[in-house]
Amino acid sequence: MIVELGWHIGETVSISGWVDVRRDHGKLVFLDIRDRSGKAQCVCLPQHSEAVTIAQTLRQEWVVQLEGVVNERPEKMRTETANGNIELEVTSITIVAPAQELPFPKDEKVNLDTYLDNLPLTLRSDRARAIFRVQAEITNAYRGFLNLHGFTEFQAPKLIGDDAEGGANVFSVPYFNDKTAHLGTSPQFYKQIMVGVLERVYAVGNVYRAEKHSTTRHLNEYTSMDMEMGFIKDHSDLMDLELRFMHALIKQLEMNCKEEFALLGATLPTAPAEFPMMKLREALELIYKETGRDNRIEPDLEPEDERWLSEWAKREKGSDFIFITHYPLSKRPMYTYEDPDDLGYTRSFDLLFRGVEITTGGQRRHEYESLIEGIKMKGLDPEKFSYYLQAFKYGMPPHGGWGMGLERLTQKMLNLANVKEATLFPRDINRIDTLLSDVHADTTED
RNA sequence: GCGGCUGUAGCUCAACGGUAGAGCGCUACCCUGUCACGGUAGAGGUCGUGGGAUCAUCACCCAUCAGCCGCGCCA
Repeated sequence: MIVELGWHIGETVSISGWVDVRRDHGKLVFLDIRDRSGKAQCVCLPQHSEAVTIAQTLRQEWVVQLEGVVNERPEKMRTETANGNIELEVTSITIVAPAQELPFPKDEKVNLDTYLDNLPLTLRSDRARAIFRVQAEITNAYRGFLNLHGFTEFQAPKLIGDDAEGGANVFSVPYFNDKTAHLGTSPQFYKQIMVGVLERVYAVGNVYRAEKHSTTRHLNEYTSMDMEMGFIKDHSDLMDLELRFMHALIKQLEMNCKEEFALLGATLPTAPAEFPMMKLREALELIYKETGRDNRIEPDLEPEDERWLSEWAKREKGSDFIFITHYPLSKRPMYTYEDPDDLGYTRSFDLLFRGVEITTGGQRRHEYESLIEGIKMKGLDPEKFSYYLQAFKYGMPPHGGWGMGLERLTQKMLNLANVKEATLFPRDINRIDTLLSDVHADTTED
């Protein structure tokens, strides 16, 4: 690995990778070579004239294999960057695979549209590679944290038989004989069923929303980090667990993703020992009192409210996070648990992070009769939920869980302008691998 | 679906009622220490599309398409 070259000073080594940059000085040529681990400067000197000749033909993204000697750089020519103290004196170059001319330099800042149409290339940029290494670290941290707390990961189905909840904008899959299937908008029912099986479960997987939204925080396909746990006192157990997860995540990112954060100019969140927390009604009252904007009769927060509350939490409580609790029963799904101490309102919460809602969670109705009541209250037919309802017939503990948007969390963690930058291959109303079909069209013409 | 903004070279952008320019990239040549190397020269554009006003427009007007941003909905 290129990152380890510093351990081999004086040795003859062979490395493989991509040409990141070529700097041709005529009689000597510098190459920055990149592999999965990092980059190193390689220098082709006149005494290895064959290497110089080949080096002059190389261009960005050519795949090469180099042989040479690892030298310590002369004092004046060292840099502060990784491998800045060494360089590879190249003795021979093998071209493994040439690359066609790039439409633009790999690390050039381009418009989002151009970026998305050229993902196979633009994802190779330092910036994109950093973003998705951080994202992988987030899912690692999520799994590590929940595993440590006795949770079991499971795979939720994505093809769902009935759109039982109704009204949601779902993608239809007209394949199955007896009825139309849908792409799952959430693993909700399955993770609740799994509480009866394994008590503490989680799933990391794609969910699908057929909504024609065009914003910097919405996707038609996103990754939901779900979890559900049995034997909770109320929703505060969940909020407490999420608080501890955020602390663990920040610590892990600080340890493993320093370079990525530096490269992206991002700063780790400030997360106090306790996150600020208030009921929705209190939040709307606060907004009214402080700004005069009166949304007090609204059952939910507007994006502007979410941004304002986040700024308030940062300013007044030194926190990038704030919990909002007790959404009205009318606003939440039929399985949400009503707070007996605050009738008409639910034991539910959202977590706002840097201006955006990244989590919705809450306690669920676990008693069979209560769930039937909830379904009827929403004007839905319990008969249609009979499959799901079996779990509640056969004994279900008090339980609850959350869904956390991976891309939104990544976006806000790294202060990215658009959630699509935190998605490898984002799907929206206008875009499903546009370039893939273009390429296909070209090849069939030939 | 509604509102706002944008569309000029491969990429990022500028200019101007008299038919276009920069930086980067690309090509050739020069360059023994650069690290976004530097230098000289060069190629590359029917100004998103259609219509209209004007002696004349890429520039003004209308339509249309595409994209971005905001809103509804939500993670």
